Amino acid sequence: MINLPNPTEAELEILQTLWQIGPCSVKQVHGLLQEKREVGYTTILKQLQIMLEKKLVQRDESARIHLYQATISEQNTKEKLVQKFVINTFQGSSHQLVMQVLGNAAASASELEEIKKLISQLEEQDPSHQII
Amino acid sequence: MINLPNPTEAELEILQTLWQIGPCSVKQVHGLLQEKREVGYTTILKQLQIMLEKKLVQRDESARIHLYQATISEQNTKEKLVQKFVINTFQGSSHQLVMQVLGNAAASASELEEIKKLISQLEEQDPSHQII
DNA sequence: ATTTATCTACGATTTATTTCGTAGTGCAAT
DNA sequence: ATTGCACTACGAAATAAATCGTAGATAAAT
Repeated sequence: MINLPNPTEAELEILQTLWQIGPCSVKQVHGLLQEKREVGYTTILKQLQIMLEKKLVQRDESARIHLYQATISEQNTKEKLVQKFVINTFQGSSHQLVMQVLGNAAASASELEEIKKLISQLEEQDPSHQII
Repeated sequence: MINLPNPTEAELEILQTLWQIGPCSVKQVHGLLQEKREVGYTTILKQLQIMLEKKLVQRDESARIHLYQATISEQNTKEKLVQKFVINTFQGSSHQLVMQVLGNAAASASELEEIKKLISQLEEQDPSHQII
């Protein structure tokens, strides 16, 4: 399990599609992204080929139409991206990030509940791995 | 008040320094960053010049040694960066981001307290601007 | 007035990222 | 078999980001 590079912005956009609908053809990915913004078919194709080189995706070439799928999990990728973002932007303090986000975009009552529940759980846990 | 571009990664690093110590010379910025990583003096100089063009900083040229300072506030800049990050990575759901961060890096008890306090405050507020 | 140290300006290079045009290949329909 | 369609491959251009070398300017020290 070597460490793959973080996806770039354009790559992440494609990954989101792959995570959402699973293994699919260039055409499918292009179709979905096209709905959001104007972009050429070969642009997506090329991106996927680059991502293949980087091992961010793998593909099934058994059929004429290649099927691509993500090799990295949504959860793990986002964790890494968050980590990097926290380092760059908040000097590593994820606590600051949380305060910023909560203060900024108001959450709905149910979402606040959910967050409180998570906090309760955390408080009950062995407090050994305090990272923030 | 026009909208300035978001700072790039290298630019943000420099801005953090400026926010921290206020108006200062290229030499000062370089000195501090040099402690963290190897980087040339003219690299920082050039970055600051570029940032000047972009109006991310302004400078006092009255003395021979120019003093640079940020034109954008730390708070506001980070808000924008967070916003963009949330859109790219969590499809706009800051709630998801918070859950991810809290679940990921355990916070200390005092930090969890602080977060809970903020949540209480939010719950008491007019729930009109629910964004997440 | 020369020299030296300390800055800034400028230009260029390097590297990464994003984008897309053109050509080639194979399958399917006529 | 020929044509046309739906793909992929390849190469390259366009853009953006980051880095630094060299030269020129100013002021201080001798």
